[in-house]
Amino acid sequence: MAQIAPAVAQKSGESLLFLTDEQLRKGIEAMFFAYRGFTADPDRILEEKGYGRAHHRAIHFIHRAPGTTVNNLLSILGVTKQSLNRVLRSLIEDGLVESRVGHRDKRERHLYLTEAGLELEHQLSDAQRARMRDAYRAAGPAAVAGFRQVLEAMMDPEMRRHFHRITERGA
Amino acid sequence: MAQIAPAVAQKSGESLLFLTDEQLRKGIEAMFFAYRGFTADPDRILEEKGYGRAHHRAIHFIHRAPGTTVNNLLSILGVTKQSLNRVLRSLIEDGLVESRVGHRDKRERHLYLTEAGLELEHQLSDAQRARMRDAYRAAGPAAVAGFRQVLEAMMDPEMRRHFHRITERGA
DNA sequence: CTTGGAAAGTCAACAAGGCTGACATAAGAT
DNA sequence: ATCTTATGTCAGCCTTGTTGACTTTCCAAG
Repeated sequence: MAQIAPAVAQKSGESLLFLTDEQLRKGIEAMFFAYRGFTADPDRILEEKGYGRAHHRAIHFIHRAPGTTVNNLLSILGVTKQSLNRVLRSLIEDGLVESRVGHRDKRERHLYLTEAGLELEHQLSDAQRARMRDAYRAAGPAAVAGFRQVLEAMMDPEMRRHFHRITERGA
Repeated sequence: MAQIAPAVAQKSGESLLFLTDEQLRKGIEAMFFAYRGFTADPDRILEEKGYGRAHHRAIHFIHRAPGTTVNNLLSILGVTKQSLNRVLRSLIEDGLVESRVGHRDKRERHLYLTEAGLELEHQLSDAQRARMRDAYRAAGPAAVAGFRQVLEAMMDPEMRRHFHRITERGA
C-alpha cells in the first residue's frame, strides 16, 4: 500500500527516489538514533544532580521565555499540570526557579531562573550545544538549513506555533 | 563562553552564522518539537492496543532485522535486558513476536514477527512514514539530504554503527 | 568429562515521569 | 454574588527505565 515505485518519480520533474519507503525508514531510524545522542550529554549531567529530562525541559523553556506562566509552559511541554507541578516544585525548593505572583493577574505565577538555575541551564545548554555545533559544522550550512526545514515540517501545527513564537526573537 | 561572534565567521571562507548560539538553540528546540510529532501518530495507535513506545521500538527493529538475537536488540535499544524482557514477554504472549531457539547456539533466541506482529508493524509504520513523507515532500530532496547528514553527525559513534548496519541493505 | 562463563530468563524492588480524578484556593470576569 | 480561570495539591495508577540476585541452558576450554 505504501510502496512508492521508482516509476512514480517520473510524475514530477525531479526524482522522487527520496520518498521511497526505504528512504523513509532510514529517516525514521536516523531520528531515533540521533535523538539518543541529542539527549545523552544533558542526561549525564542531570543524573549527577538527581534530575531528569523533565527538569531539563522546564529549565530550558523558562530560560528561553523568562516570566512565562505555568499555563503557557504547560501547553509548550504538553504534559498535565500535575506532572509539571512535581517538577517545578522540586526546582523551586532547590532554589533553581523562582515563582512570582502576577502583577496584573494575581492568579498567574511567572517563572524565572535564579542564579543557580541559570548556572545549571548553562551547563546543560553548553553540553547540548557542543554536540549540536559539532554536528552542524560537520554537515555544513546547507545541510543545516535542510535539517531545520524537515524538522519544522514534521511538527504538529500547534507545536510549530510554539516553535515560532519562542524562536522569533533573535536571528 | 560559548558565544560565537559574527566576527569569527571571517575565519573560514564561508559564513559561520549558522553556528551562533541562537541558531544552535533553535536547532535544539526544533529537535524537541519535531520528535513529538515524530512519535505522535504511532503513540495514538499504540495506546489503543495497550502498548507503549517500548513495544514499538522492539517491533520496529525485529521487523528490520528478523531473526535478531535478544542481545543484539539490547545493544540497539540501549536498555537493560529486564526492561526489554518485560516488553518482549508481552509481545510473545500476545502472539505478535515469535522467539525461536538458536540452531547453532541454542542459548540464543532469534526473534521474528508473527503475522499479527507484521500487521501491527505495518499500521505503525504507515502512520509514521506518512508524516515523514509529508515532511520530506514539503522540504524537498536537498533538504532531506541535509537533514540526514545532520542527524547522522549527531549520533554517538556506537549508535552510528548500528544505524549503518541496519540501514546498509537497501538503497 | 568437568567446569567456567556467556546467553537468556525471571523475581523483587525501586524511581522517574507520565496519567486521571477530586478538591481547594485565589482572583479576575460577568 | 456567581461563574470561570489559574494554580496547587493529594491519592492512585501505569509504563518504562533501573539494580541486584538467582537459575537454567549450553558452548567451549581445560
